[in-house]
Amino acid sequence: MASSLIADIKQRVIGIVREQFNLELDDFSSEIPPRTELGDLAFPVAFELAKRLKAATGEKKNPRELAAKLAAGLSHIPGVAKVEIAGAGYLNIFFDRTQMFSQLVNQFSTTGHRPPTTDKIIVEHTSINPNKAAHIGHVRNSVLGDTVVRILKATGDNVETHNYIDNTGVQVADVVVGFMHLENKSLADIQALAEREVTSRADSFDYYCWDLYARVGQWYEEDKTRLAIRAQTLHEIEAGNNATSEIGEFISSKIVDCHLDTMARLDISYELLARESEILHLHFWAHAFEKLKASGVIVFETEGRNKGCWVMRAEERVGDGESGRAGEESEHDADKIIVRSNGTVTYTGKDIAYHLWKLGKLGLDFYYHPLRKDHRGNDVWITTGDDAAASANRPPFGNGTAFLNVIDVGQSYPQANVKKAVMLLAATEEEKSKVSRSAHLAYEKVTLSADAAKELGVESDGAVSMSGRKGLGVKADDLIDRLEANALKEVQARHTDISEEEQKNIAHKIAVAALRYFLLKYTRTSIIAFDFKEAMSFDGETGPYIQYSAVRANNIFRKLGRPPNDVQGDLASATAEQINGFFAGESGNDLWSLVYFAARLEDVARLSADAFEPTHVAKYAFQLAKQFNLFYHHHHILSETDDTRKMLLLLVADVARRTLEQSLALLGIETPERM
RNA sequence: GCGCCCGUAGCUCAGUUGGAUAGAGCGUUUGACUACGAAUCAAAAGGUCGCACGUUCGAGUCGUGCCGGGCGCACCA
Repeated sequence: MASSLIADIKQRVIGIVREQFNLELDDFSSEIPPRTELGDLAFPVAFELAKRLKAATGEKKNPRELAAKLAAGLSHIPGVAKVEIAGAGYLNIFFDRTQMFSQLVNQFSTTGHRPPTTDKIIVEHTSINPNKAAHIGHVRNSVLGDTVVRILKATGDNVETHNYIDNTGVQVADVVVGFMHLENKSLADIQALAEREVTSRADSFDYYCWDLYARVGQWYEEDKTRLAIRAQTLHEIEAGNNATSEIGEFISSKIVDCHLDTMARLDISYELLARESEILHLHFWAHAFEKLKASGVIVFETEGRNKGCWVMRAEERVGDGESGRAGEESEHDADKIIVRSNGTVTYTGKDIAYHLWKLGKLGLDFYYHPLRKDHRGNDVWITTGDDAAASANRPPFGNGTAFLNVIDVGQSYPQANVKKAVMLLAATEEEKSKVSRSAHLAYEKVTLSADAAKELGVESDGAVSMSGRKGLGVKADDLIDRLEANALKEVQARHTDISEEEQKNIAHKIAVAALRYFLLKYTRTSIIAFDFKEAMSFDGETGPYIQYSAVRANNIFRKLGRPPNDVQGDLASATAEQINGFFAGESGNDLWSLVYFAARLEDVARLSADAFEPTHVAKYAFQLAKQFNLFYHHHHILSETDDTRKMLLLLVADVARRTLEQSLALLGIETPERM
């Protein structure tokens, strides 16, 4: 919230340096001092200045003396209470606590905004192969994507959320093979299986397919010639309009339903499900091919290893130049084949076509119809290749200015090629700069700790990769069930006076908090070794811990008998001297550090949005919760006898409470009324 | 061979564009509840930030070279 103030101070410093030292300073860094006593903002600018002066005049200057000269010129800035020199030459700024606090009390959105824009960023996440139940690794993708969407929206972006459905891929084919060749089931049999009433999670259709998929993998292992059946099945699914593709269509649609149900439990939804079958049948590739050829992004090789292929060439060709051994090709070639010599297109080619559509550059569109309502009551749309089934009044999907793809880090190479091709096709510099915001939001996988693997029946020394092929993994619904059951036990032990329905509702929110925070507390590039004990914990650095501190804050107001927004109006009854006194001294420093930390949500949200890294918000929320708990223990508000002090303590609690709830909301975590 | 990621406390991990005394959770030890509900808090112990040079007033952060681990580099998706 202090960003304009920071910019103001920087301009002043640059002016002083220009006047007194005849030097033109560029932008310089600011930081937050390690302790509240040192101020709210620090500029190490005197160190830089000393270096510049030495370079200009050859004379060595003491940074501390330089800082003093700068400080002298920084008096009387509105919002700044004090400027000090500290350490070896830090210029430390103390904000006007009374003014900032008053602003914060009356400010309701603290996440900040970008300037209004018509730009639209299309975020694709989840994109699970629709052939079996979702596991914890898939959930990492969905939670990351969903949280990035929340943070981007909160900081002012227009976002459209897609979930890509690879309904014509090998993984679907494998389950089709399982039903047709291992179980000799007809479409009607499979439909009966999928739609029967089940009482146990283990009997649900996506769990059934989970096991079947593993059995098919085993079946191929026993006799490799059976892989020919897979190839044939895949071919029929891709072609469409046959008995096999109908089975594939049914299975994948049913599993997509299961996935949507699973994700809804974590408060995750989508605006559009884009299916691969449409990309195939509506001939997206043929259009993209013409554009790529016409623009020279891909070229036809008439000689060499890639003879007969259309390739996208790497910028720097291996073996070029005089010093290199020209003609002798390296073992690996950086050029990417887009169309094979037999005329078929590679996955990267299809993905380029899809991404040209995302940016409105393909000249073709899907047909759409609403698939179902999500848990919030909004329509979830899905693509269709059948214009007769299309809905006329659909939202304006696609035509984004940039895309963001949440896909595991293993896909970095093809993703880089997709972005490269799309950038090469951008027409203007302006468009290029907008498209360049596109990114592959790469994240590392979730593996199983040795303990978790053991619990699932696999002995190992260290972490073990999950494997759908082997049927090894922690299913999302199982984990959520366990979290909810554990949370319910805790809630029941604490709250016997509320209905079972309400208890379950609270337990659900706690379970979601635990799981989402567990997946967000790690940076994207860190491999998560999944451990049941850690993931199921409600203590320490966990979602429920943060919820608990927000609930504590709420409890103060409930006990008080007044809602927070009522208390906010009381601030006017305090004089500036009273508020100054409140924030003075050692105790005042502690109170101020909580308030000042709460004021930083906007900066953190922005940092998180720019880096597409939700963990910054997660870590911030936890630190804020910790600080609030500290405050909670130091100050027993309701027994405070000084009315003004009590009122100000309530307002501090309210600022923390609001910021905690907003931070949690950015993480997709709700704050229960009680817990 | 080339490219990317990781290496920080016993374990799991944070650490803005280089900044002040390297942090947190778990675990261990020891304390604090007839309550704004202890799903909490306080305290202690625990570090050659993989190694070595270099750049800098200043390096966990930047550069180079090693060591160790993971993943890519298909006319697979």
